Amino acid sequence: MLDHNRLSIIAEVIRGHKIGNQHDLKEHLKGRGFDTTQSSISRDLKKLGVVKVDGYYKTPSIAPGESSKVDRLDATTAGDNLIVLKTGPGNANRAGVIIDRANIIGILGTIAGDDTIFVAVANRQTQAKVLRKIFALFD
Amino acid sequence: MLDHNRLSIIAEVIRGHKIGNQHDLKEHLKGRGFDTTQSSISRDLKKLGVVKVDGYYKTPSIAPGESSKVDRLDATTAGDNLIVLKTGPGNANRAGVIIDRANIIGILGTIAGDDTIFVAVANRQTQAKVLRKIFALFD
DNA sequence: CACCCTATGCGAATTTTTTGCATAAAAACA
DNA sequence: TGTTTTTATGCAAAAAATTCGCATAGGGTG
Repeated sequence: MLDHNRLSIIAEVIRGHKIGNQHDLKEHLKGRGFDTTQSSISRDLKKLGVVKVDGYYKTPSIAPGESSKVDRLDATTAGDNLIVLKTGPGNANRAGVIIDRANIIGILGTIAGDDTIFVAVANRQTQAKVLRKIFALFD
Repeated sequence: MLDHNRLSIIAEVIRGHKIGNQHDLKEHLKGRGFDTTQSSISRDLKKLGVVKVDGYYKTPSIAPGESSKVDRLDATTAGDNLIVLKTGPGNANRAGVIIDRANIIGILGTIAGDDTIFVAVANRQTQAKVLRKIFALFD
């Protein structure tokens, strides 16, 4: 079914609920069997590249109209070596070119389809860094 | 300047000298301050995806003009399940087709963009084998 | 300042990776 | 096929990296 590691549960909770602080998130996680501390949550959020917008956490994403360079952009990670980006139909290539040109250290390769981009990275540490750099490009 | 870890030194030595066995490589490394064992070298070569061609080791890469089928080809691995191949602009599709047609056992799927190909494999063992088979195709 | 929220240095515990040894497996060659 | 050379690997110890909680520092807001 679902990936039961803590990071993915956090992403799931953030997408499904309005979470305004790490303590609330802690409670949600506890309800799902992950009893951890605020410290760890802080570090997890960093790894996920989660950002706080209007007081609530959200997974790294650019909403429609938020950027002039792409119609929208949502990121998820698949394992430690892949970042999956979704755009609106027909926008992936343009976004892919922007990413390629930025020559971000840590990116091993990029492939864009119609509305999806795969970005290969070397490891989990790189993954978090690259994610942040990509979103910086479009912000 | 250069990365001074053992893996990059090995790649450098292999590119600069005709190395026909791991014992010779061991000697070269010793000369450069890396006193290690044949076991480790064997494992390093595997990590690098180094292949033996005509009795000599070479890094997984096809230089411009070296193959009639592709302009150039360089491989890296991203984790245990992905191989990332880079070609010159516009060449990835042609190379991808060649790989697909070869029906290499162990390849779970292939996607080609403009100058990049992602090859999904099941695990690290498969990864090394597949890498060798791919380069055999273009040699 | 007082309060709330988040980030981080540190050390302990855990997990992962690396390494050499011995040896098995494979390849090369007679 | 038998012998030799070359390469791969199971295993256990050592080394390195990661995870985690605690305590606390830092940031922001009123």
